[in-house]
Amino acid sequence: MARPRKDQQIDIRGRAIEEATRLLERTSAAELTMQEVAAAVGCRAPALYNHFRNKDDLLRAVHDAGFERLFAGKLALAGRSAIGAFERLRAGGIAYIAFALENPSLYRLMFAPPPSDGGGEAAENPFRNDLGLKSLALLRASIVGCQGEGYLPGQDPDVVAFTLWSAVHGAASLMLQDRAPVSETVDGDRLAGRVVDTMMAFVAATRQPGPDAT
Amino acid sequence: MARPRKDQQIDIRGRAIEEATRLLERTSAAELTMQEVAAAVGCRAPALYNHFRNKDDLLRAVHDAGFERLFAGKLALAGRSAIGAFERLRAGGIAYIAFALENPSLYRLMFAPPPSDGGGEAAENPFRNDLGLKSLALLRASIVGCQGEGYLPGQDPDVVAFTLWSAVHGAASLMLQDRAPVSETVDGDRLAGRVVDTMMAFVAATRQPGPDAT
DNA sequence: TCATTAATTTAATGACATTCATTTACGGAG
DNA sequence: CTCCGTAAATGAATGTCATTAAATTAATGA
Repeated sequence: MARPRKDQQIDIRGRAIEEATRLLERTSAAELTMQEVAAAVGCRAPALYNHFRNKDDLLRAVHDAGFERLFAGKLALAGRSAIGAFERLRAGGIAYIAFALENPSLYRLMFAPPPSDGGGEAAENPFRNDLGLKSLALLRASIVGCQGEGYLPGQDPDVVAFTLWSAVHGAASLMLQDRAPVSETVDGDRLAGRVVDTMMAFVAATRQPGPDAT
Repeated sequence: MARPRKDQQIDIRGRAIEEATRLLERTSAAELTMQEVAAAVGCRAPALYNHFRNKDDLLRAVHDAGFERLFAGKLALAGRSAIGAFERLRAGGIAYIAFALENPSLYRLMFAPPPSDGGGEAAENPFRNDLGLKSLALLRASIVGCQGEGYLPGQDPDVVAFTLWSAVHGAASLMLQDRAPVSETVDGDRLAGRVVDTMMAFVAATRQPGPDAT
């Protein structure tokens, strides 16, 4: 058998990304073999090379798909912006961490990406593609919104955005590696949520009595 | 040649950790081969297996050594505690990020550690060994110190410690992957430093007029 | 001096990723 | 409808590691 009949054709590329994502729930990127992916898709390993330059390229596609899911979720959340900017910030942080904890291996892959030999330098930075920029713009908008409510006076919104993102990403990352320091006062599971609360408390503390009092 | 003469013996284990750390300045953990390490040490690859169970074991040793350096630096910094708790916090954050940016591959390895097949579950969490605990305790102490100065009233020091660590780790991690969002207002290099400043501004904002006014 | 043990070495082994040459289906031109 | 070029797979190499095995030689202790 060589070329498959039209009625037996499957979208290998799409299926491979899906199946790889699924397989990553159980194994790490390094352990994942092309043969496993091929088997899950229903083809042989070399067939994958018609759709991906190499394994890293496949992993990068999974990585990108992961960001699409993450950002899509965040954008959906932004849709219901009946809530104010401040609470939107909190909701975003919680959603972000939830995503990370629910998709550990995927998240690890997303933030320890395989090297890109595609020649280009910055082309694959998810914060430089459409969805990423939109998501980042959203975060920034929430921050500007907070400033309109009297929070974070005088702060550069871009710097604040990066700081908040750093905090949630850092917390998620440490949690996933079981690097959350143990203590008697807090149990590990809720620690990530408490990071968000703490950050929000910090933001709240910056509020000036001045501007307006909602 | 088989067993080396006593006057030609070298400390393969120590040398391997050193050389691997050095090699990681240029290549990633995945690309690093046992042969490269062996060549740098001055032996053949199989000889390494007399000192490490396998490659992951070697990488974990490098990982642990990295934490020792990181923590040792932090502890040294704590020594000169002529400065107040608040400024100690800032200095710690800056030192942490500097370490990460100066040792990118090592830092990546430290926070994307190889799987431990040593059977044990928690034995290798650097925050559960002596140095890690000491370092963490130090952070906590600085926070409690800040509370004594009126900052962070009513906050659980353990949660605040994890939050601050998350922020600096997250910032370092994002920077290392070139994930720092670009903008006109800030240039990337100083962004990490500005995260620390922002976090410190947050902490400063929590200060209550009440207790004492230094 | 000799047996035992330890630290290396060279020479397998085996798991993958990746490439090659070949096969077979599809789609269009005549 | 047939023939041809192309696309998409396949099974069989290749090559690069990590890891193991067997063989070699030094140190150590009786």
